[in-house]
Amino acid sequence: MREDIKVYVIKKASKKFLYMKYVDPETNREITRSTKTNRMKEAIRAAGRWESELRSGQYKGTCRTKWEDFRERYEVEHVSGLSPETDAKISAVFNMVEQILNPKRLAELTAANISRYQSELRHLGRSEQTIKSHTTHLKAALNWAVSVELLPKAPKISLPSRAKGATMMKGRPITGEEFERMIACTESIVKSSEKASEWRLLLNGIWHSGLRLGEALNLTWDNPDKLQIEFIRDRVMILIPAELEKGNRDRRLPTIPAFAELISSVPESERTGYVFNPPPMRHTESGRLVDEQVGRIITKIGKKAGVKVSEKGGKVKYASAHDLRRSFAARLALKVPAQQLMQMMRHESIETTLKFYVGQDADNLSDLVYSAFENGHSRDFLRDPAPIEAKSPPQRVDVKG
DNA sequence: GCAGAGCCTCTAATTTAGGA
DNA sequence: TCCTAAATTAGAGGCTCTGC
Repeated sequence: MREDIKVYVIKKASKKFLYMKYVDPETNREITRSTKTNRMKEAIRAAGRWESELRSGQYKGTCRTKWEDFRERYEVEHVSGLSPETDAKISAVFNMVEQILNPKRLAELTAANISRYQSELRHLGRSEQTIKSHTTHLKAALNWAVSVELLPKAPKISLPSRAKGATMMKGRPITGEEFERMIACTESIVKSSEKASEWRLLLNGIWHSGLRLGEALNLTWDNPDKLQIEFIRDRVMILIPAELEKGNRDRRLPTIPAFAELISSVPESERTGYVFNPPPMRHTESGRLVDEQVGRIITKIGKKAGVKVSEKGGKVKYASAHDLRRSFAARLALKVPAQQLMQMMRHESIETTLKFYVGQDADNLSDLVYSAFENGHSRDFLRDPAPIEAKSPPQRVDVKG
């Protein structure tokens, strides 16, 4: 309760209504409001109400912040600290807001106007996911505005729920035969046998490591600021600095024997700089392609090889770099338990990892069941269940740790 | 005509914050 | 402490423009 706030009724020359004013003890600024009456008795009552709201902290003033000022502050003070990808997305959302709502002041972003914005996006044919993504970025921005006192209160915004029947995975793990087809098609896409060998090295690298595309392109032989190869006897580990890892923590990632074999095939004299250097199809100034360009060429190879990973509404999606990662996970899921797969894939949540087990097809599941019985488990399976021993309670697995 | 670049949409994956 | 919602990050691909 702020006892130092006192609201007075004043009369302004040439004004029809009586006004009330107080001096903000923190900023020393004089704040004035109309009482919306010319009767002194009612004006005093209004001033009393306002004083009580101000003292109890319940009063939320009106926001006069200009939209462009807010946008500039948000982008400079908050967004500049986020990743460039997020920066680009927030910028795209704000551009669309300006196109549809064209707000002059931040306060115009009310719940009603945001609902209209969602409806306009729907009208423009945007998917529910995109509307949700736009809304969450707007919500985050408005919450930030409240936190820096540019806005007294954030509007209540409802998020569209996930569309019925929407899939959780965009692609699928590809088979060994499909991968062979992609390898075979590489040369016809990159149009040079010399370049093709570099591209095949990259494809095999992702196939045998499950690295994300960006990570694979940042893998080096000797740079500790990037992902780095570490040889330990006949094994290969990958050291991942926190800033280059989606999980945002330093990692030491073991690899499978096939990856170690692939890496060891590179002559020692060539083990410097980036491990994977897929060359551009024609000369460029930097001589090195960015992730986005590499991803597009891999998809071209997938298309040439005819490896379809999804087909929705007549729209075909072909194998991409991420499908090679999915495939690595699916193959490893047949060999190792979920806990170890989770570590290899660097998932933070076991839920993400378990999708690779749920996704196993009936043949794979059948193989697993039969191999379990071949190991002499069939007799145990037919016996009566053993009495439950009073042991310590089952261990909970903390996936967030 | 095609590669490359940039902007944007769409989706998936992950971390963080906050409430029960 | 656990669960859920919010926030953030990343990858893929469509579209358009530009330059060779």
